[in-house]
Amino acid sequence: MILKSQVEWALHCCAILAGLPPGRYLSTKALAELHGLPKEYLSKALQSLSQASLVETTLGPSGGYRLARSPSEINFLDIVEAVEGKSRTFTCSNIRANNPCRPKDFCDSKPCSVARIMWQADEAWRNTLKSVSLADLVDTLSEDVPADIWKNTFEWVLQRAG
Amino acid sequence: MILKSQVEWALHCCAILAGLPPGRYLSTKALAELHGLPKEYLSKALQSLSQASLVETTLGPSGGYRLARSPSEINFLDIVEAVEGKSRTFTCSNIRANNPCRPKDFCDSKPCSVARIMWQADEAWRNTLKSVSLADLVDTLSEDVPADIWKNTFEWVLQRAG
DNA sequence: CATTTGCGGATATATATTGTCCTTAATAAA
DNA sequence: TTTATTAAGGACAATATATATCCGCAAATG
Repeated sequence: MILKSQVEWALHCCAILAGLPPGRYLSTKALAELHGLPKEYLSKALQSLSQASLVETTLGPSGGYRLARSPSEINFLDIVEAVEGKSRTFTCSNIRANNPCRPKDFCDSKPCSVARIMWQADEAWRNTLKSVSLADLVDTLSEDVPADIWKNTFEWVLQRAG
Repeated sequence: MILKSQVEWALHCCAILAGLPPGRYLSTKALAELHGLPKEYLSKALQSLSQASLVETTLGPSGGYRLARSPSEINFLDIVEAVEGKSRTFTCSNIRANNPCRPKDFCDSKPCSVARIMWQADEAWRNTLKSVSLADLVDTLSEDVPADIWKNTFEWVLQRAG
């Protein structure tokens, strides 16, 4: 069970969008070149973000993507679920129902015990993701990345934004 | 990102093994028929449990599997990792290194910020799984499953254990 | 000896992921 | 108005992973 690489791409792209001057758009091309990613395929990840209303888009030259909300109002779970979908990481196929010792018409009051526990773990994962916003990520990044590299990066992408 | 169905199978099989009289073995065949699963493929999941030393095996008629430790000393994470592997659910391909604004020989002191956060969530997931033992599961199951069905089930599998 | 069993390898099929190519419509700049 | 650029999305292909089956081997049982 490994997350799609598009999740990683979407997170890094959102981090850049979060650091952009207000109102500016960034194209798929610029984001792909910055990260060394296949433009056409990255586009699918960005479309997922768009469908989830995490980003806004505009067409034409100097068009592209920008965040639809403030970085503090977008969290990791939003982005992960936009790309991976919202379904749980454990699916219960209810194999207990195959037990030949159970009456055929037996109806369970609760969901399967195994599933309940697996879903608790899934929830713990999601809660952690939900607790970190893009604003938090930008804070961490600007601590980690040397200031000059950080600054050059935004000049570089903005130059490509027309 | 969805867990393999073998994880579900392994958990249910372990639940049965945990409720078995001490010393008794249960064959792949019995476990497969009880749960309505393909015997040959379930066998792969049980082999994973064996390789992880969660179960002990013996050959020949009346052979099969039994837990290698007491149910209170085996937790969900043990079983999940035996089947899914121990690698994290998020892999960092270090795409920040592709940033053209970074000096070619730049060496990061810390792992990628995005990865650190994703790994925290992964750890929260694992910690939850680690906190629930097979003994806990058996307790939950015997609350959920009507006592007579629970009892019949073990008579049924033991009858198939020779 | 004959039967049952776990184990591992080889192989086949289905599904998911990754990636590319193309058309369309909208937008902005020249 | 014209041209270039863009996101959106459909079609398609390549690759990887998950699911499943089959076989032979060695060990254990009676």
